[in-house]
Amino acid sequence: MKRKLTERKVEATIRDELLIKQRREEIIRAASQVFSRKGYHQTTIKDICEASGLGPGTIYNYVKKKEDILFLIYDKLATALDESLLETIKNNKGPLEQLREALKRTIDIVWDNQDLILLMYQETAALDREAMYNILHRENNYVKHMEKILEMGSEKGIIRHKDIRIAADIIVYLLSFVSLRRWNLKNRFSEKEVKTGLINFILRALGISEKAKA
Amino acid sequence: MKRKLTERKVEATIRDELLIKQRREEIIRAASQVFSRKGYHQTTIKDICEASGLGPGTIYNYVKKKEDILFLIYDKLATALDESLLETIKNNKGPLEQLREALKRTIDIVWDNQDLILLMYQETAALDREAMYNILHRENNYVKHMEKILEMGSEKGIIRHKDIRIAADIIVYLLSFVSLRRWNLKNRFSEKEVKTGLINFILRALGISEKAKA
Amino acid sequence: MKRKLTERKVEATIRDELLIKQRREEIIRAASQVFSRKGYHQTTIKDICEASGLGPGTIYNYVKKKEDILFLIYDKLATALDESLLETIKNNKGPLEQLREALKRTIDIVWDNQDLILLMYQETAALDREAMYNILHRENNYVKHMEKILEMGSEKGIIRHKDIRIAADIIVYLLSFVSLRRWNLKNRFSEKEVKTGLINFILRALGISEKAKA
Amino acid sequence: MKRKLTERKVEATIRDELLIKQRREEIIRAASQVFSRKGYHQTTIKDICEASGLGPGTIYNYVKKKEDILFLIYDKLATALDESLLETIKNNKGPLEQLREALKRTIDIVWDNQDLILLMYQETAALDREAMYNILHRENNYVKHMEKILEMGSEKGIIRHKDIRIAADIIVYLLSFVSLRRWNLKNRFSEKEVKTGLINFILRALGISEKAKA
DNA sequence: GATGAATGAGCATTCATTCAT
DNA sequence: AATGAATGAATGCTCATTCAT
Repeated sequence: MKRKLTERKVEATIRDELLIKQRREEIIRAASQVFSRKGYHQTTIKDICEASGLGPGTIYNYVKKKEDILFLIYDKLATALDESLLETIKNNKGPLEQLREALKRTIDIVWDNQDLILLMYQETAALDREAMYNILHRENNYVKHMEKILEMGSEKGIIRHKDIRIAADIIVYLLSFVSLRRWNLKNRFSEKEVKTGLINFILRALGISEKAKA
Repeated sequence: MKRKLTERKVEATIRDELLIKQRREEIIRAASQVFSRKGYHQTTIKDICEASGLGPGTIYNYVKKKEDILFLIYDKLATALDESLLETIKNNKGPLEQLREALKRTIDIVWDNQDLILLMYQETAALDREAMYNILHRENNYVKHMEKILEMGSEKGIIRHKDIRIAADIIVYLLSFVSLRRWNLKNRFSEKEVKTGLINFILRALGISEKAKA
Repeated sequence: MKRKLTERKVEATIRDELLIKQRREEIIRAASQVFSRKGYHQTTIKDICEASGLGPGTIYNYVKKKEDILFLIYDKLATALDESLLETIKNNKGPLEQLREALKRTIDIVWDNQDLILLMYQETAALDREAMYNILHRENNYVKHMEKILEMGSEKGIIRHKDIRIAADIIVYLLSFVSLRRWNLKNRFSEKEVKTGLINFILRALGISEKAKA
Repeated sequence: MKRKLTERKVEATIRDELLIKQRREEIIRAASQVFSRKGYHQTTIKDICEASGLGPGTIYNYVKKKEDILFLIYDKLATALDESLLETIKNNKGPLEQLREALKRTIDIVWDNQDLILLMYQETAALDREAMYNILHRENNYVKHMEKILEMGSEKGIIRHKDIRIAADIIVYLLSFVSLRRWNLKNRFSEKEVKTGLINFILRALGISEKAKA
């Protein structure tokens, strides 16, 4: 019930909801590829047509503006991250376990979608107010969840950190590290080095004792 | 003498070097405003003309492509960051002092140029290979410097962190936090809260004891 | 089958080949008029839009660059000349008859397309290497054909001229006389005077006796 | 006294006539080079500045429009041709000698200025009405002179050709052959072959007996 | 008289979007 | 529902010409 305000954004001229889902999936798949390769602005609708095998007219039956495609991609990604976090919370283990699981899952998703995460960061500005609001809102939600986990840890004395609130923000920001610094890390670190390096950095900052970590 | 290879990029048709400096300053000032407000791609040359009071012809006497303006902005910012770091190193205090000073100075600059930092992150992709190389090269330099400071601290036992190398990368990335998360932080934290929150987070992650911090 | 290498040059974004032919015909018609009146460089795409009733976007669906339009015009003209010459050769009469027919036909075509011939001579330089190569190649073909006809005449003793090879070049050049000197001839000679004057000049130069000419 | 109407066309802001002559000479020299290499429209005033060592402001002190430079070049060339022809007539030998000398001299000049002749043919369209009128007028003069020579030859029975008037036009047109067909002739004929081939073609067309030619 | 910086009208081309079929 | 041809507004950039110094 939460996302009421921001849900359902992209309009279509087609009724058949199932078809909408299918076609949009194709569009998202094709556009993700091309956007990642050429960037949003450099990509033309024709490019997406060629990559998807759909004509421009068809695409515009399932999408109202080029920008919508960007939003659809973002939405898919955000949903994956949301669901992952919700699942973690549902599992309902101790705060430390939750934290570790949340970090690991998110970093894995970010790693697997490096191109798209980078794209989203770069092209958020290309979205209009409404879409932007939606994005920021969901990000905020994510931060809130993180905050809650940290608070629990703090109460149980596992986490020692003065300002939990801002730490949550910083941590969420750090989760994109893998994608946004991709080019700098590429040739110097392995996947594992980056991932564990990042997690350890975060846990240390939270004052989680080595013992607890092990 | 170091940056020989990558220095000097943007061409002009004007001879008078002083004039070039002046006019480019105007262009940078005007473009920074508009880019921050509308984004790079959404900004037209005409927009920059209006904001600067210069005609398109004049602008193109000091710049070869629209993209060059973006590079000039980046260059100015990067130079400010470089110089700040060099100054810190020159001051030649202990590693902890150096670290604290470097963090503080950089975060201050980032804070004062929030729009531009955001812009650079978003529009780096709009630059061509050469400019991109220049940017990444300078970023790398920055990371290297940070690494050196951390190493010194590690040797002296002030800093305790397993992987200094990746920590340097993470820290440099974190310095942009203020800008990139601006919209999320805006109404929830004061300037001071954000700045000290960030610095403390970093120092904690580096295992710097509360005592040393004080 | 001959022109394989140089044929097919101008690209289109449209699939329907028939439509391409039709629209290009409209474009050629409109552009020929405007180019002849204002010259190639002085003519804007907007001019051609107005003259053809097509929008710029539509035109650029059938043509990749402004220059292509010039090439299309040339191509049409060259094809007309080629076909005329081939037809003459196919008729397979004696060399004198062939020569007379070739001269007459070509001069008629040149006369009927005075503006375009002039345009081609003037604006060939505006074409790129590839198009230029194509043009020169076809011209050369034309000269070769003329040479063959002259050789036949020479063998049969009808034509007496020392250097047949260079004569062929000169004659082909002379065929454009009507167009290139148009403004000088306009008020001083009738169409018939110009045409027969030119043919007689050529036949005389080839040493064809008055008797044979009759 | 003849060229009254068309003389003195290009205006200057400078008084010193000698200086005008000198500077224009420099401009003509520089522009001829660049125009020949890049064509008139592709050449910018800046190109001419670099080639001449003069600033744009300076050039525009001696010329009112870019087009004027084209005219100056044409004017110089035309004057050379005029003077050559006048000299031939002044020498006052027999008509056959005059004809031969006129042809030889003109063809030599054309050969030595192939690029410029080609340029003039191609870019005449770039000139305005007034300049165009001047050019056509002088060309006409040239044809008239040629006609007179032919008439004299005809009266003395040396030349046999029905229509002397149109022959004069054709011959003048042929004199540009060397330049306009340059690319086709280049690799197939030597300078001498082209020159004597052309002269012989003309003499034959005029019915000048082999004996007389020798 | 020379200079070269300033100017701004002008133009080819692109591409998101529409709509007739 | 799918197609792909038509559209035309929008934009980066050029360059002949001017004019203050």
